[in-house]
Formats: sequence, structure tokens, C-alpha cells
Amino acid sequence: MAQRSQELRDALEEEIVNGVFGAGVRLDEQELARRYGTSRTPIREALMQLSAAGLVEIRPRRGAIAAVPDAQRLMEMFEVAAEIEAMAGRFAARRWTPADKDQLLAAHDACRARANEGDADAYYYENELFHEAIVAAGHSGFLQEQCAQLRRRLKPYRRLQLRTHNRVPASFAEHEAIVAAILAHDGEEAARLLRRHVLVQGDRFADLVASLPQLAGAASARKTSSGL
Amino acid sequence: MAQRSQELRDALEEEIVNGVFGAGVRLDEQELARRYGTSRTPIREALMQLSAAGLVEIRPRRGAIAAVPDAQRLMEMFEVAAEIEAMAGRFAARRWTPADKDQLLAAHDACRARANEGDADAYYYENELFHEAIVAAGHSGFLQEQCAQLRRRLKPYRRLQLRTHNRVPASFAEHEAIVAAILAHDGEEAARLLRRHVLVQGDRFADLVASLPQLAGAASARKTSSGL
DNA sequence: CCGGGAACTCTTGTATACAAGAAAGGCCTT
DNA sequence: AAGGCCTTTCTTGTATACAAGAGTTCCCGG
Repeated sequence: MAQRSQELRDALEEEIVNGVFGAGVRLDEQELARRYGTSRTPIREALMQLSAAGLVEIRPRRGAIAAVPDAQRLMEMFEVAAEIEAMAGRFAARRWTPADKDQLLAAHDACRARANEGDADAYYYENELFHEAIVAAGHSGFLQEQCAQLRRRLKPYRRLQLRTHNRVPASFAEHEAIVAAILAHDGEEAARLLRRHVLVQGDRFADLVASLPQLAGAASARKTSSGL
Repeated sequence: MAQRSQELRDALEEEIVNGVFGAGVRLDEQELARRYGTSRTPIREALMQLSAAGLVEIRPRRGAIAAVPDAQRLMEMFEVAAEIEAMAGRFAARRWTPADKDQLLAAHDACRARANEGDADAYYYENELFHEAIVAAGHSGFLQEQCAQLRRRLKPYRRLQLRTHNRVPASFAEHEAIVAAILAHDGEEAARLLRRHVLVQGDRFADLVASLPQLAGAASARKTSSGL
């Protein structure tokens, strides 16, 4: 059973990632403590963890602010995410086992079902499982953690992408090719396809940025100075 | 001027990364507080940050233990590090500016000088700058941070590698090819070369593991913190 | 002689008290 | 009236006090 400070960390992360706090908003410890019905101590511990994860910036003696990424940084994150997923695909192509194959195909079929229904939100969920299946087939716990962390931070922006551009049919078609490459043990091809697949969302990102005032004006979100 | 808890975070990170605490050793808050001449509060906040960074594991109500990676995980980390550096190379090949080129060549020349002197430790230092120059040329602040974080954690193992296998001449030769590929804007080639370059250290890692009893048997929690 | 359980101890988790720096606002000077 | 300095207040950072769960030990029963 997680301690209070861990629950708070998750709750705060959720709120920050979902943009409940605007870019650069000050996170007052007392206010948060009141809001969550606890003392400042667990709040501080949660903020420390989030600071290490890059979700908040802590300026000594001057409080914590939500480190909402600006457009530039978001692009960089998408770019890295694409490469990391590609890496996972390369690993998966080399190392998949029959069990991994079953998982992958099951996830792929689930995507097909949701795609045919045309439900973007449902597809998004199955899409996540599909990508997780690829990562799992890579058999690298460390890579899995890195993926999960990055994915959590990009989650709201990704979901937005799928919905606004109605990418679902194209996304599913790309999945088809990715599965084929992985099962054929063609790591390079799988990596290339995955890179493009994930990056498409970032490529069109410039359009999205223009439509999101909160992002366009996010000049105050600065690089995290956390050494971690 | 960093706060106490930030200094403590760095100090503890340093000690953990350098293996002052053996694998799985319990980090007693009171003891650490005594040792650093402070109260438990900043210690706890430092541990929280390190937990988010993956350097310690916090088990609820049961204290924190040093999360020293075992051989398997270390391999995974090397593997991911290799891919990430490769990614940086691909970016660099696409985006380098004349200033980046100067930096890269300067770092490369410094490596040459140290390699000719045959000083492995000095070479190791310049080698780090060389790789940092590549990452910088990729012009992605996010990637830069990811690299820095991973590199810090692998640092002690990497240095060990260069010294024990006398890889310096080979390493420098590989640098030569990498520089050429980047300056020729050949991202794929740069990535391929970098992946191999970094991974060599991991490939031979099995040998190293066998020679380090503290790693080979790291599954059990031992109190001998006098290691290395 | 060994296993189970209850009391005890020790550590962690949380709240509160206190110290010290930062922001804000008023007052005095020019 | 404007600008700078001082004071005041508010927030963060650290220490300590307290609560509660986990581990340990020791006794008792089988």
C-alpha cells in the first residue's frame, strides 16, 4: 500500500500532465496541503520526486512551478520518443518469443476492432497496449521503464493528435507493416517504420501548436535545472 | 546556492554511483542524518529524488536500499545508452552548424592527444567531452538531458572498461569514422558506428562481470560496503 | 526442541514548530 | 512626486515531536 506521499506524487503528476495547472504556475505548498487534506511534508516529498522526473521546477527558496513543456521542447520529446520506440522495435525483432508474438497479434487485432468501430478514444487505448507489447517483446526492463515514463508525459498530446487528425485508419495500416517487419526479424525495417509512425504525430505538431493558445504562449516554461 | 537537500542528493548520488554502498544495502535515514550532520527531513527529500531517478528503491515503511544494478540490468542500460548515443549521432549529422563542427573537431583532437600519450584516464575525460559535443550538435535539449542522466549512472563501469581492456586506440579509431560520417551528413552511418562504438563496452561486459564478484553475486543483500 | 504469537523496539511516515530568505508595501528622503 | 530603503509579512527550508507499521525477541505451548 503506497504511502501518502506516493499517492500525492501520482495525483500531482496527473494534474500537471493533464494541464490542470497552466504553464509556469506556482505550486504553493500550503495551498496544495489544504487541497489534499495533509501537511506540507508529504507535499514537499512529492514535489521533490516530480522535480527529479522533470515535471516541476524547484527554484530554491522561491517555490515550485509546473514545468509544462513549450512547443520546442514538446517537439524534442516527440522526436526522442519516436527513436526510443524504434529502438524497442529493433530489439523486439531480434528477441521475440512465441508468447510475445501472441501478445503482439492479440493487441493488433484489438486495434483493428476499434479502428473498424471508428472510436478514436478506444483505439488510442488499444494502441497503447500494442506499443507496450512491442516494448515487452524487446525484453529490456530498463527500456520498458524509459518508454513508460516518456509515454506518460506525452500522453495528453498524443491522444489529442489522434483525435484531431483522424489518424486512426493510417495508424492501423502502419501497425500492420510494423508487425510484419518484427515477425520477419527485420529490425532495421521495424525501427524505420516505428520511427515514422510515432513521429507523424510530431511532424504535424506545428499545426497543433498554432491551435493551442496555452502552448503557443508558453514562453515562461523553462528548462528544468534539476541535475537529475 | 543550492539547498541542503539538493547538496545531499548530489552527495548521495555520488556515493551510490561510485559503489560506496554495496548492492541492496539499507540506507538508514538516521544514520545518514548523523553522517551528514543534518536532520532526517533533507535526507528523506534527497532519497525521494533519487528514488524518482532510479538510484534507490523505496519500499513503503521498510526503508530505502541502494538500487545498484545487477549484471542483467547493466547490460540493458548499456544497450539503451548505445542506442541513445546513436540517436544523437543521427540528429547531429542532420543538424550540425559550423560552430558544432569546430567543437567536435576540437574534442576529437583532444582525444587524439590523450590517446597518443596513452593515458587512459585522461582519454576517458576527453572522450566524454567528445560524446557531449556530438549530443550538443543534435540540438535537442531533452536528448541532452537524457544522455547526461544515463551517462552519469554508467560512468564508473565505462571508465573501468576502457582501462581494463586498453580500448583507447580502437576507441579513437572509431571516433575518426564517426566524425567523418557526421560531417558528411550521413546520419544512418553515424548512428551505426556510434551504436557499435558504445556497445563494444557492453559486448565485452560479460568478461568483466565474471571478474567482479561483487556484481556476479549481487543478488543477495550484503553488508560489505567496503567494496571497490 | 521447534513453532507461533504477543509484547517490545526500532524505523519510517506525517504533523507541527521554528528559522531564514524573498517579495511587497509603506515611509522617508531628495 | 519619485526612488530607494526599511520593515513587515509570507513562503520555503529544516528540525523536532509524534503516530503507526514492520521487525525482533522472548516466552509459552505443542
